[in-house]
Amino acid sequence: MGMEEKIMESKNISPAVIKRLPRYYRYLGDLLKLGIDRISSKDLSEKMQVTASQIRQDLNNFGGFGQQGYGYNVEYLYNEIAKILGLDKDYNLIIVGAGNLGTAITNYTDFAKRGFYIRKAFDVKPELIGKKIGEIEILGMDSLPDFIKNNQVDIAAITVPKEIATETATKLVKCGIKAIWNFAPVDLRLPKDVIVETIHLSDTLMRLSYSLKNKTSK
Amino acid sequence: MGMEEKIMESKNISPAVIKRLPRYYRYLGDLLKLGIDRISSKDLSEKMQVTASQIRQDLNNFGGFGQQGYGYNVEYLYNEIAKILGLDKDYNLIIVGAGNLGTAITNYTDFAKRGFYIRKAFDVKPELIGKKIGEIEILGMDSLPDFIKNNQVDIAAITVPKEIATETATKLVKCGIKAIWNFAPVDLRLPKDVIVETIHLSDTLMRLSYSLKNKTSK
DNA sequence: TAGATTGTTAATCGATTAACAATC
DNA sequence: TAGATTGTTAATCGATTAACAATC
Repeated sequence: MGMEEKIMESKNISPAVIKRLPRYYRYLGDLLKLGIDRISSKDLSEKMQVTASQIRQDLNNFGGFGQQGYGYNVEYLYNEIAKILGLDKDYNLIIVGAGNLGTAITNYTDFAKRGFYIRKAFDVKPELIGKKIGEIEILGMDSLPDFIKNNQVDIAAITVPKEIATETATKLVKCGIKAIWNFAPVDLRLPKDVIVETIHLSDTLMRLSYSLKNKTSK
Repeated sequence: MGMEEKIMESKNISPAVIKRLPRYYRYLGDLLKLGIDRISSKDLSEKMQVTASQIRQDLNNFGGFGQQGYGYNVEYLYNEIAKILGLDKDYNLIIVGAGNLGTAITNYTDFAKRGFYIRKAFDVKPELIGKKIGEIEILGMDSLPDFIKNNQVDIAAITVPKEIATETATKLVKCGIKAIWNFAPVDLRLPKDVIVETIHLSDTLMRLSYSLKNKTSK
């Protein structure tokens, strides 16, 4: 039994659970900063506005991190979730598209705190090539294949205009990129060994206008 | 029966459905641009990689937009979804926090195409006040209450550092803001008549690292 | 008309919540 | 030890898919 468990490490965690993990991590980080060293699922559930049952159910997908009668040790749980999320190692990122959004993300130093290091930015525009965003150099798109070949790049962010997002993604995949952080408002259809996370900014705006409409009509 | 329907306009649409609407809108927009004027749920389902059943089920929450034996008229459906999403009117936005992210969003002209107009940006930093982002003026935070009083502001984007995000949100609500587009990595707890859409950028990054980890271990 | 495809009901699947025995 | 709280099973709830009669 113990052996079988070891073999099939990842026993199909539901997407709903995975989506909640970063939120747990955030709340536990806050508790840690407040110097709180233990918490019960009930107390945490009140803070997070979810059920205690869900918290216990979620965490038990990955192991029994708590202790009956005591609750969860905050620091321990925080670190365990970090491990589950893969935050115990560093990641090298490149930004493809050094426009406004690409620049904003490159300048956003919070990501580095969690181990996500932006190493280079790329753009087609000749006037941008050679310039820097903070400490980060902008290279031409021609330099992309060589850079990826000679450096370990874990994640590529796509911040190019939507018209060229798909071809950019294809190019990245051809260069061997296995994870894409996509900010273009398109659904990338890529080989299934390539991981894609898309941020659809305009979708969230539309949901806002939907909610606004269905509130005032009330 | 017809009367009853009229009375209770919004018969509790599930959040899952609402979340999918912008995606339908996007695909229909693409079809429209391609000059395609009709589509069946089956064909659309193949393009979107969902079931035809789900498409029909989703759309029928809002009315029967299709025709048996024919399918859906692309332009009609596109416009209907626009109406459902509230995209048939314009919205005035302000950006609170004129840092990198605020600047990026202010410069992102695509939103204006959908009727979301950014009118002003606000920041505390004296050196930014009076400057412009493209055409958009940056005002000091002191000017915020008066501006909101004298102008219709539908949506406020929060792009300030997370440390001051909560107090910024509270301030906005006090000024009468009813919809917040939040980019700070915090969960805003506001009166329930205030709509909040949060974009947790770092959460998406963590999901990427989770997936990367659970792929390579395979 | 015959074929196609919707709108809608019923069946299934998955995710959340409740309950409680195990145990610290 | 008694009280607290977990881990986990069972019950419920909601969302997705299948099926098909209605109808263009």
